[in-house]
Amino acid sequence: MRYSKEHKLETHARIVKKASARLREKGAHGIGVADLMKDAGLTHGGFYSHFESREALVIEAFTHAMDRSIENWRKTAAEKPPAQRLELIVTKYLTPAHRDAPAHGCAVPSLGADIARESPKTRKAFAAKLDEMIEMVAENFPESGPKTARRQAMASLSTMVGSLLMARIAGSGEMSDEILRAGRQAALGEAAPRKAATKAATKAPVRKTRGASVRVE
Amino acid sequence: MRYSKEHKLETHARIVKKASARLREKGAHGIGVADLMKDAGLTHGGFYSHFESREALVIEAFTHAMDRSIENWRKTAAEKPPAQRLELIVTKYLTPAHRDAPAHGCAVPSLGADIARESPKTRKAFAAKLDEMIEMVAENFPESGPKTARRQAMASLSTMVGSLLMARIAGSGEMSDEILRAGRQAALGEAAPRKAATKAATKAPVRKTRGASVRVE
DNA sequence: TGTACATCAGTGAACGCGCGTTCACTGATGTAC
DNA sequence: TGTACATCAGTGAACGCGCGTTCACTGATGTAC
Repeated sequence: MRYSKEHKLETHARIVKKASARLREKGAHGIGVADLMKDAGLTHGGFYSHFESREALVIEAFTHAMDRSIENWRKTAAEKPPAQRLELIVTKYLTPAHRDAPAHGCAVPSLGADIARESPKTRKAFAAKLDEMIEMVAENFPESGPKTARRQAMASLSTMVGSLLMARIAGSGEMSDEILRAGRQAALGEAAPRKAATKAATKAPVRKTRGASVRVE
Repeated sequence: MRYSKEHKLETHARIVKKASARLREKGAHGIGVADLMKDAGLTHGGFYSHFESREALVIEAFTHAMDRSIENWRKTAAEKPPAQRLELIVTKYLTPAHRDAPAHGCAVPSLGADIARESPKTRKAFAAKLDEMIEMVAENFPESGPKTARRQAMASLSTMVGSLLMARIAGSGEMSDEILRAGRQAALGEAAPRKAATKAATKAPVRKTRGASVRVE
């Protein structure tokens, strides 16, 4: 079989997309090449006509995940006036739905520790995307200067990432929900001189949607 | 060779201690039984007279790490009057030294994501220790009621854990130090109605100590 | 006190297995004539 | 337009390797007599 021009690119993109989900779910070393290819409807033998090595796929997969997160946040932010954007991002991030679906959520809590241990090449690719993510969040502090906005973005992201990680360790019971609530309140409190951290922000809008590639952040 | 009564317990403890460091450094699946035993000065064959399985060692190892963290924080806290304890814990946690030595630091950022993916048994053991850690930190909010103190402890810990994870992704350059600084400020800001988050807390006391089993938090 | 035996922490070879990677091959379709 | 050939994405067997685990064995020392 000889395929049309775009066919290979489409297949490549499909492998990356599926792998991106599975790697977030199982960890950077938690699933093998054969299973990743099977997930994309292929056999393992064809892998090396698409990627130089397994590590190359890992880099593409988390880059994809980070790009999707950033893109998704931009869309989310555009729905609201500037003053409410951070609140929306935080409350969508710290939900039971996001906690329970690492495969379709932010790559930082699920793959961060693994990536920090990878080769400098892989780690730097991740760091660049993290920087992009920080800058995107910093855009939502319009009242601050750029330096302060960046610091506030780092703080909010740290709280979001740490809360989600700890909520996942706690499982899905009351303690886990408690961590999510505390995180939402704190991440918003860091934002402005304590006015966004209202009771309203503390009640999470739990999204019921769940499916193959539904974003949960 | 037949050993004295305590010998086996000592050996067991040594394996756990060494494994605890190596697993934090390399990840929960990043190092094998043979290398873990070698690290304790033994050969792999003897492993199963100490542990039922590799997973059993993983549980003991991170329990050990969490107990050491909690114990260490209690000692740290005892050095200062109550009002300054949280600040001390946070500033000791969010340092370049802790970032660069995962093997001798907090197990939450280094093993959290891995553990959240393990069997319910392993995850629950970790969750129980996380709860202990939260309660320990909550003791440092003496002005708040127990419910509020717990929420504040969760928020501060989330920020600490998230900042350290992100700082490790960023490596060891300016951006990484920036994340640590932002995290220190935010974790303290969450504490009291913004009074602890002073400029003083923002300058990190970088500890130069480094060695085989030196605590870095 | 001296001797024979039992104990059991630790050794190192071996096991089955799944991994990442390689490679000869397939066969549908684009291209040359 | 019809036919022969070239292409190359994808297949599936095979590779060397390291993993977790098992097991027969070792040998220093505690215990029984």
